[in-house]
Amino acid sequence: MSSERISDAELTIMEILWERAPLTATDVAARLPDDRDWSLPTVKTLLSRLLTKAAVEHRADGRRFLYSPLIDREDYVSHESKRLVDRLFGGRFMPLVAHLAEQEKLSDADISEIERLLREMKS
Amino acid sequence: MSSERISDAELTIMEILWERAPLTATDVAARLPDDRDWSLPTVKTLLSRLLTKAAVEHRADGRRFLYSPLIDREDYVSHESKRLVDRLFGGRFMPLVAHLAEQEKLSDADISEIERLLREMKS
DNA sequence: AATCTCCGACTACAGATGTAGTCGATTCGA
DNA sequence: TCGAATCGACTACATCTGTAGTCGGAGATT
Repeated sequence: MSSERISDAELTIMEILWERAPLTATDVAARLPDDRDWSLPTVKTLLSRLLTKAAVEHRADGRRFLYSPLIDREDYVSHESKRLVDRLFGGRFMPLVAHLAEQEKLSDADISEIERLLREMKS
Repeated sequence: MSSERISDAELTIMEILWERAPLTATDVAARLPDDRDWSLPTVKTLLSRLLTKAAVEHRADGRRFLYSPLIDREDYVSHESKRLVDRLFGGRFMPLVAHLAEQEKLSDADISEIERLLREMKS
């Protein structure tokens, strides 16, 4: 909800918390993906920025904090998708889908899979 | 191509040049959308940043410069779309479609359209 | 109790971004 | 020809972002 943008680095932290929460700062640092080899202070900085952005909350546990996401991944994903679509496709989702479908080399199997999914959706 | 990211403000300039080029800085400023009421110096700053990012080029015309885009809108759109899909959907196309369909961002008509598109691709 | 260790808070700092101002040179209009 | 308008170059500056360091205090260890 909060319209503060979440940066790339911050998103890395959010993904960790979305997968499992609550976690301490140290726990979060331990779960960083391999390509994000950050120091603990860095993780703490990012967590505190996420706190001020109201994207996560923390609860005291002894003298540590346990962090949990405050915003839903689904909501975030929707928000960012909409942002891209607004910026690049005049606000319409279809052109994005069409564009990606054209770009992507989908195998026949992929296509069948998507077709199946769509059929299910069309209820 | 050039992997330098184009910022939001810079994108506004690119859109103007994609629609019509070459243009002088003053021309660009004159074509700003209503919600971007920037001063001429601002436009010039953005143009020069785009120059160093090799996103536009300029050619002297008397004592002015005529600016033209160096990167294709299609390429940019592809790049940014892929970035979104990578960041939020693990690089896979189907989860995006599923997400959009679930959020009801896609109408039944859209879905039929996608199906048609897929059928065509399956050649 | 003295020390060590770990925590959160605060500070740091370079680069990117949004937004604009100044200034010397040039050209155009009178 | 002389001032006015205009141009590009350079400078400015607050905020955000990526990345990390320092420090005082609370707990744990001996």
